[in-house]
Amino acid sequence: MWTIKPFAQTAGVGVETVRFYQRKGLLEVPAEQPGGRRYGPADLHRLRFIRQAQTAGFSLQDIAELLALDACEDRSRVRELAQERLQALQDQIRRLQQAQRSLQRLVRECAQGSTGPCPILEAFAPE
Amino acid sequence: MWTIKPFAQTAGVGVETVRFYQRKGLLEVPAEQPGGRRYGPADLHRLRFIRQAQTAGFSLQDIAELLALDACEDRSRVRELAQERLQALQDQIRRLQQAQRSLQRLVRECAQGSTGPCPILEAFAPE
DNA sequence: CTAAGGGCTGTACCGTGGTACGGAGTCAAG
DNA sequence: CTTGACTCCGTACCACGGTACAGCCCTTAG
Repeated sequence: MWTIKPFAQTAGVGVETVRFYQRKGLLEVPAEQPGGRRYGPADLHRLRFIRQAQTAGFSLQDIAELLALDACEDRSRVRELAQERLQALQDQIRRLQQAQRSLQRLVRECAQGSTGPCPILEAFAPE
Repeated sequence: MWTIKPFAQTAGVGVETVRFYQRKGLLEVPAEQPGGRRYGPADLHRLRFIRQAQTAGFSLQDIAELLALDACEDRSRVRELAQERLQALQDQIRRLQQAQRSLQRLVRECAQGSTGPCPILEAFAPE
């Protein structure tokens, strides 16, 4: 059981970030105890969930919904959100891969032949 | 040769976005002519470059630098920036793919077995 | 006893990438 | 000669995800 500072440290975020999530309703503010509020493993779990879901590209708003759904066990809505996110992830990955290819081409072309204009404009904006 | 509105439309952005890029120094404000400022193919090319570079994940600040480098033909710095960006793209793609796998697992697990707690928390925050 | 170090609350501020809007000027058609 | 469409310029505002800080309280060690 931690106070906010070690709690935040354990999760690898700043104190202000914890409070920010509390304001957003993503984390609960633990009940006041004699000796101040205490954060437990459940809070840590939840905070880690938030960070993990963020890396999956969910917005904080999405995450709030996911957490609510998790509490009320509405599986079909969860799957719906997840499917939407999967689609978005798919698209995003494809766009990034496309960008990667363009950029690799640019670097190759730029490396050979150091005369003439640098081929970036051409690499990015063919014609 | 266009005025700002058809110019923006041709590039598929809003007029306000063009002006925003001008403020940021990404696009030049064409010299005042009798009959107002006119945008030409070079401007369009540049604007397209900006949008294209954005999809490659470059920030507007990066793009400003790329444009400047393109003008002064500093190839090695360009390659440096591009390499940095490639690395970042690589990392981002990997993270997204990881997220994608987690999410797919979640959806599968969630679909079968509708009893017990929804496996999202577990899918995202193992342990 | 008092000073330091937390904690809590509220509000302000930051960068990023736009978007909107008010006001003034210009230009061409009806 | 007015109306409408457009331009220009400046400033304000938006969402997002934080980050910072002032001002207060409480506790605990020296």
